[in-house]
Amino acid sequence: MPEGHVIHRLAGEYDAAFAGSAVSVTSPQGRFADSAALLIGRSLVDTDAYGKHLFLNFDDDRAVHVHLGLYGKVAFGRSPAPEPVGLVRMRVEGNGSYADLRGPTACELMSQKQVAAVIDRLGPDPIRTDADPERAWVRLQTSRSSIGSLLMDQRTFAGVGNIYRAEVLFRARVNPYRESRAVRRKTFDGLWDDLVTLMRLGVRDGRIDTVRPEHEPEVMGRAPREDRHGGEVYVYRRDGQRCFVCGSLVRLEQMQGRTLYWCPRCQRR
DNA sequence: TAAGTATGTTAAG
DNA sequence: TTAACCTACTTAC
Repeated sequence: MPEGHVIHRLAGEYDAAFAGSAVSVTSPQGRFADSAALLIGRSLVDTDAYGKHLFLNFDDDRAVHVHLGLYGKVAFGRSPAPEPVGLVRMRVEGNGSYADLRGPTACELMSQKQVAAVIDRLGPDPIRTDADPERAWVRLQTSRSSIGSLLMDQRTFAGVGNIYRAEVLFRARVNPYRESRAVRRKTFDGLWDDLVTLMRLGVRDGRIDTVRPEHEPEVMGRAPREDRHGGEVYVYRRDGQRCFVCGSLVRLEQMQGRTLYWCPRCQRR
């Protein structure tokens, strides 16, 4: 379930379990075996999360770069680690814990120089305290894309995915098809602040909740529900259902190969 | 048992 | 713009 908040959470979990410890890194599945062998005897120094990218830093100036993609997952547990279940790309063990990584798009050993190059391609990450929203603002101003498509563009906003895109636009009542250049500064500031709020909440809670107190089920007289992704939201994957705010039917459409959800009434053009 | 689906990215055309 | 890829789970037959 990987938008940026999941990656920051994972960084914290890897950190808590292994930072400062000698670890054994293996690849039961085999696809990371050659790199894992190069890490024999190394300690995991600390971790970093930038957008949807996770870095496990080792004490030899190298890092394991992990990107979960659409399906990747990590399972943590206490030692002794059981026989690997399914295809475990990378298992980290040490300090009384283990962590199994399955299904990532990327799991590769790289130098800190290569790490810097990866980070260099990313826009500001609302979860990070060192993020500079001006960089995102400049891209909005100079692009001809829609705001909906730029929110998914990792060079513009790092860590934002399909759920946060849909929800933040809904909360700001912005139509996803609006040209990014036409977005006013005040609207952008509101979107950015909301991303910061929602995504940091996501890190804290491990789920995405975006429904404001005044629209909560008990206030609106509807049954509480947990969406399939684990939280409660306004529009993401609620196509064909009634908008919590105005009662219109939530819509779905493809935007550059990804499914976009929005309320045609609350988010009028 | 097979097909479909998913919070993503990249490379090919 | 399309297809391919990584895996596990749900739904259809």
